[in-house]
Amino acid sequence: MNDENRTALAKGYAHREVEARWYAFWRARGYFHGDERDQTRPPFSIVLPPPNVTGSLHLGHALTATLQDVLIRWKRMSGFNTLWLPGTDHAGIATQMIVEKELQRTEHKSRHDLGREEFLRRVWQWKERYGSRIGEQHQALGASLDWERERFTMDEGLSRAVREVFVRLHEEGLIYREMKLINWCPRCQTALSDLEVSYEEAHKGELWSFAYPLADGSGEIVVATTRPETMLGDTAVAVHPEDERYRALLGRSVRHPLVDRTLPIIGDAILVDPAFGTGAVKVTPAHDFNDFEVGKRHGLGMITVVGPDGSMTAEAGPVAGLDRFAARKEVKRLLSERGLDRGSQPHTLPLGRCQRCETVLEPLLSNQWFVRIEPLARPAIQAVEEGKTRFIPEQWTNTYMSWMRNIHDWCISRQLWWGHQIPAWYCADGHVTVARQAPEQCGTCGKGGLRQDEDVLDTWFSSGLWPFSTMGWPDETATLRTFYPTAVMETGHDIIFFWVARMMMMGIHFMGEVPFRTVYLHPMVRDEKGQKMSKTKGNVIDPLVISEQYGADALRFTLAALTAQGRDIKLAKERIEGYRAFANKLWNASRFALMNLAGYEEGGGELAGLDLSPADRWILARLQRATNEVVQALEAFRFNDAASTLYQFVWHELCDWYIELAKEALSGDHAGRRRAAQAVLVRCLSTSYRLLHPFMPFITEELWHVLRDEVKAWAWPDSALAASYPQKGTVDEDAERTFGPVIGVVDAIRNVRGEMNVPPKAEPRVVIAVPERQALSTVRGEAARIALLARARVEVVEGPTAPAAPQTAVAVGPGFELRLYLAGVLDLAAEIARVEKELTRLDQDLSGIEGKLANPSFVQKAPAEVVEKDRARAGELREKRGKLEAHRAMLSGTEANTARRDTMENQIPPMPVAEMSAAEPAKVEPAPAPVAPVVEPAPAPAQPEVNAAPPAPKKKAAKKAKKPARKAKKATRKAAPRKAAKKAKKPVRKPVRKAKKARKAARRRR
RNA sequence: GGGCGGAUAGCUCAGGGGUAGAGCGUCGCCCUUACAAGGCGAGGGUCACAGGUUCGAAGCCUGUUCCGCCCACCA
Repeated sequence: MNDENRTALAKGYAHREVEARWYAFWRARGYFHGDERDQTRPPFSIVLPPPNVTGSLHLGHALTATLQDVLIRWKRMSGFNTLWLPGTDHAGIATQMIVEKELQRTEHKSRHDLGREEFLRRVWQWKERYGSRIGEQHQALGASLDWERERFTMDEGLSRAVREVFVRLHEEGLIYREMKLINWCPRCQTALSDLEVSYEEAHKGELWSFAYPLADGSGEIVVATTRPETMLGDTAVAVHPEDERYRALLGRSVRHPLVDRTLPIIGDAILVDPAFGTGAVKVTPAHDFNDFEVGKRHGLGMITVVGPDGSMTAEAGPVAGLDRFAARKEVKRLLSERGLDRGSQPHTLPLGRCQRCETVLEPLLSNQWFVRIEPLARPAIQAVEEGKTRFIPEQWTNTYMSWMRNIHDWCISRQLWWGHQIPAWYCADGHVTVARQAPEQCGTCGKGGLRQDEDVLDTWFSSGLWPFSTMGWPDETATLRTFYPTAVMETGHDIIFFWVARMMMMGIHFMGEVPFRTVYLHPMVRDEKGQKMSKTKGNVIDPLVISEQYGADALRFTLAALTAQGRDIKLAKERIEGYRAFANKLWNASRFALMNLAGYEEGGGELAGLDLSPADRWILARLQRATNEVVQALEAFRFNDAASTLYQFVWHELCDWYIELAKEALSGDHAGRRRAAQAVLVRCLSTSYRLLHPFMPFITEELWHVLRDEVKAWAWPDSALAASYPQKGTVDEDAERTFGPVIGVVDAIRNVRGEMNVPPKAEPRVVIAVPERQALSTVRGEAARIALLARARVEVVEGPTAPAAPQTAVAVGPGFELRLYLAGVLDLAAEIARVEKELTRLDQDLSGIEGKLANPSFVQKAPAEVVEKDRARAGELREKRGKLEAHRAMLSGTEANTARRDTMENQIPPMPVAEMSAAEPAKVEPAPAPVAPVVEPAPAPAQPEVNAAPPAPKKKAAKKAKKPARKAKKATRKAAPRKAAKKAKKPVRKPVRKAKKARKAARRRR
């Protein structure tokens, strides 16, 4: 590679330019196509929940697309024969409403002005115009859908499946037509299923009482109602049969005060709760679901007084023709006039409204088609009980089960035009013929001139067939054989009943097998305030706008990172910005690599035989650990864990540590070390690209190609998408453990530098004491890297402590002690304060642990390993404490008598040490083993310890110095009430300060 | 009325009996030749409240208070 190519990457990641390229590339190569003839690879299929054809995608869809694409790309890369099947739903009522609204707006016409045929032509037009938008949006998001198999619920094939299902269910007696009470929307002018009713939780209404005079004039019976207008349809008054107050009235009747009718007083133990209201209930079988049942039980008349348009019918006598709400007022007035008003009280009740238009629904008696659901539900329940399909998160199993167990017959006919017209025909005599194709003559009487049922089917009827109708059913296709059942149904929990449950029932019934093995229910996406996104609220975010702004990869990664189980997603743009920065980070790490890969060729990519440094082995171990965690997370549908593992690894381990550590080898002249670092860097990056590809397909694809070309890795597939997904494997824990002290030491030095305001350019001398042999040799071997990262001149000595010296700061970590020589910059007071702060923390930690260890029942009852761990930690802390105490004592002494400094230093005998300076990093010379255990360090050089060290700003030092005191006070204040509150017998858990550094290091060594 | 979630750092959220975590924001220092969309460091928590179980509780149990959501035919 020449220099021009090596620096080909732009300085920042430009998502627009990169994203524009790859989708067409993938498609052209047919990577997205699921091969139904391939029986060698295991299948993995997902059907995309079909969005409404006339809608456009919102963030909920983007989430669905992202999570499914993550799964599909992961499985595809893992060697599965994947199929992700796209399509759209005709969404009957929703679409019809949109087009009607548009028609009204532009032409001031209703659908009736156009007529059915012309109106449907318009809807199809609309569909053609807007349907493609969804495809474009999915492509912009990078969704690897198999477009060759795209389907629409009203395609001829799917319509055929709908008719087939309808006819078969009818033949089996599972579809029937009946006059029943259904939910009716007076505005939409159609029947709705129970699920399409949304209840206004606590509608504040009134409970109004009035009296029915007894027919014989001997008295009255008072009833209460929330709907006075329906009293015109009353056909009885019911009381509890056991109710003493009304026992005498049973079997007698009342006279209707507004129409010429008498009503029986009946006893009904199911309907009537004697404790509620007056214990007497008016019964309106044609306008109330409970009353309907009462009517059937008692053979009562059913009088429809509210018509389909919401106005009162002719049956309503004095209020006929009035709107139902106007009629309510009028009825109350009329009854009051007759002296029958018995007062009212405020009453909250659930009020059923149309899910689409929010109109108050009317229970209406009408002829509709129903699915007898219980025989279908039973196997669908059983399948879940037997684990043939499982829900994730698991808690949704209960939701599914409880609904399925209390399921009612499903009203499937809709008085709409847009949808699958019901395949039923009527002759002049009203006989019904159900058939796959339009029949010539009536199946009952043989008459011709049949008329097809004008109604269409509930849109969910066809959606319920989606997993198999899209694969060619009722034909026995290779696609069905290969890809049914699907592996995962990934969707929102808001449509468990509407869709998931119906697919379960239909799939089992018609395919003899559940439609999916796993149902993964993702959280709902909300805006930053936690509100549901909706068009009416105007807070809907178009994923394309976000993509355009931050990049599709950033959006995808954000959505995946926020997808934890059990909580809705509140999407804030700061979060997306953060992940855009992550993409940029990955880009720049790659850019760095390209600048340092001159002369490197990947070849077979073998790492064995290379001269791997401890840092090389460490990052490879971390890479394997990250891989394991990501794969495990994906297997468990823990998208957020997978995302955060990747983020943590790439940014904080690969970039923050490894790349920094590798700079020396990469720019040095040791060919073997350089080659090793190059190979490891390439391995880390290429593996990261593959791991990240399902989450960030565009940038990883781009970088894959760039890196592949750069290192001539012709053995790699020429697309990240076609590369294999990294596999779980054994982590080189020894490499992790060995390298721990190096990180610990660098952290410790940086920490002291930061806290003590050591000027960034200064390179203080640091003496690191390491007692343990293996760690010693690692630290010694890595001294040059430590020097570089910590900007210090490093000496490493064997032993538990770094020899005491004035004008120094001390840090103690697990397995080492180190001393920074800070003559000229050391603010004694600040150092004392810093150490005391550290001691305070230590004491808090220590007293907690010692308290535990002093408790005999802890020692007896806790698992031995827990006790052992605490003992070890207590020892560690005590040792650290001892060292810091000694340092403090020395500092105090120095403070008291700084004049003695020179004397003390002069007393220190000279000794050989390994010395490393950041200024001369390439110089690696093995240090002669110093004499153990404790040796005093070399005499301080004559010049100041710190290069180019200006005096520390006094203000800042003073400010810092105050902090620990404040801290301690705060801690005491906090601890006190807690102590008092806790029972005396219980050990007090003091607030424990963080030992961030130690834990970080511990995590790395893990 | 029944059910299910949630309450952890200023904000958004992970975690789920054994040393309180991340991202963003905040503060300090740094343009160190991959990246200022950056680096290094620091600060920040009675894990909603009250009981209980346990050697040990943010986590498990019981109850309470708030906030969501779902289901339901008390007129």
